[in-house]
Amino acid sequence: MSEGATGLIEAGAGAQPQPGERRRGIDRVIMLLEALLKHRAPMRIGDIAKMINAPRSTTYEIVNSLLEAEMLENVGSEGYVYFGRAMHLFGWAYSHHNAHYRRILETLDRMAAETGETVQLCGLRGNKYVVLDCRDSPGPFRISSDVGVEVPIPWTASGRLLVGHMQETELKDFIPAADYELPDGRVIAPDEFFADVDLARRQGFSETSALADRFTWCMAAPIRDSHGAINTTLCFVLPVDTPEPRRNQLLELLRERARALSLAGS
Amino acid sequence: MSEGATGLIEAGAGAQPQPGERRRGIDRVIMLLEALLKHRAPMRIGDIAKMINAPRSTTYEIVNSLLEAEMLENVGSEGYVYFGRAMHLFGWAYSHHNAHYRRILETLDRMAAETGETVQLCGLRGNKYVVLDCRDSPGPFRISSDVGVEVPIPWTASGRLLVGHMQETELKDFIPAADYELPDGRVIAPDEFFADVDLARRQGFSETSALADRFTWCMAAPIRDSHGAINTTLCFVLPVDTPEPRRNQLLELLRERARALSLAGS
DNA sequence: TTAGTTTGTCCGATATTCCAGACAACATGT
DNA sequence: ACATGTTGTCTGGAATATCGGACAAACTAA
Repeated sequence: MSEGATGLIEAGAGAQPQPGERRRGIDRVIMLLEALLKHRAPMRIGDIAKMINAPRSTTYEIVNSLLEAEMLENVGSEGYVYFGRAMHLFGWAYSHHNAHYRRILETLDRMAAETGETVQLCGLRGNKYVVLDCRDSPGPFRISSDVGVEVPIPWTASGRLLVGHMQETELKDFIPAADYELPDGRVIAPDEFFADVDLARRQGFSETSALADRFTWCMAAPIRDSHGAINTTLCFVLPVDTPEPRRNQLLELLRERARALSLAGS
Repeated sequence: MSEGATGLIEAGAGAQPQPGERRRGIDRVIMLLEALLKHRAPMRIGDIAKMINAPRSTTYEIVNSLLEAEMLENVGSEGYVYFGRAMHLFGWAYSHHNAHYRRILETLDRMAAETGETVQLCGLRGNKYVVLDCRDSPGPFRISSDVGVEVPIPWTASGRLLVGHMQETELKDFIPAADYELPDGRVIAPDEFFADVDLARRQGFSETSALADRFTWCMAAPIRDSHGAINTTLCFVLPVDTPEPRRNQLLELLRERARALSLAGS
């Protein structure tokens, strides 16, 4: 049971709609919000009901409650709903309640401005990797509005750092077997991945080239919390053909900034 | 019935704890999140229970559900909880799902960088005014991490614009009588306020000096959605003693940028 | 036109959630 | 030592939230 953060929504897919099955309103709310996040666009209430496998009448009831609380809001004129203003405020409160996170965002801004490259802040969500925030390079490439999209851990440089605290046996349980298959069909050998994780832990950074996508070179460095644990990583997403001297220079900057943001020493 | 967005939480204050009173989980969740937002800091579960007037056992149950969904997370080592990573992602999704909002945030960044002043994006939440986002002036003054804090509409310049679509009689119902009293004890005459609203509507901007606080001069300009309605405003928060020529220059900039962000014409 | 689908609302029944209260374990302070 | 206050967990029972299904209205597509 890899009961991750998004465990509930899985029920949406495979669960046989057992007759008489009844769920709590709270769980429905959670499933609904995660479904919206996964879908990344306004949805019709009927479609939401199908997606989270809930009765239509219940879905209407819940959506109306959330609309009234402004956690959802109507989008467009006919029947679509998406996240609302209240969610924005809750999320803002999350990202600003501690000075640490604020410093991280400032660093993100500064690095993007100084280098002109795409910079990301990454973390785990359940047993997946997610981008928590990003500053896109101003160039024409990469729209990367992929904040919040769940990606298999083995596809990413940051992922190799974020699981650094786990034993190999733990890792085997933690990462679904399917996650070793890349989008282009190649499969990463788990042992190779474990070796990568180990290497990343020892050198204190991680790089991947043309892994999840053929055109990018990613480099990640860990941000440690006050216990020394790695909760988030800082990460550059570069064109694969970035010349090596520049890459080294950027890696140096990345590691320095990530170190400065870590709370371990202070 | 001024059933605003935050209607539910009001029950927390005045409601007599009717013996057989029982509430839905969903409503408890909404009350809980709004209580956290209002409190603006991590809280203990016991205190949350008191604040939202819920049984302790129920509160534990709900908090644990939300923790598992990462909508809340533990803060510090002993018993405090606050908003979690999922909220950040939901909020991010809200603020980036449409190009319009993204353009607004970019404008906010640009204006702050160009002028060095504090810039805010403001809107309504129920029958209160809230700051939706801000860029603080780099100067030593004003911490203004007041995003999401509810403020009476008559205290603000933006408020005068945001209610511009309402009739005077509607306004009388909409704004609680208590909201005309300023923090320093002065009371705004409702008729004077209605005249302000009217003026703001006619001139397409609004200014207040030393109103909610003695040291600031605020100016706001409306951002109109595709129906021409005013959903949000752009706003400068200046020191009261800013010289008039500079104020005029900033006002001009503000109005121009707000107009550029409005969707009415295009 | 007819036939089919979807939307939003309403209803009554029952399976279940939410509640009150008790409990142990741990902090307090005096 | 005691009295008093927490925190986190569990329980049984009763009020009720969720569900299935029905309904009219609005849209499609022939």
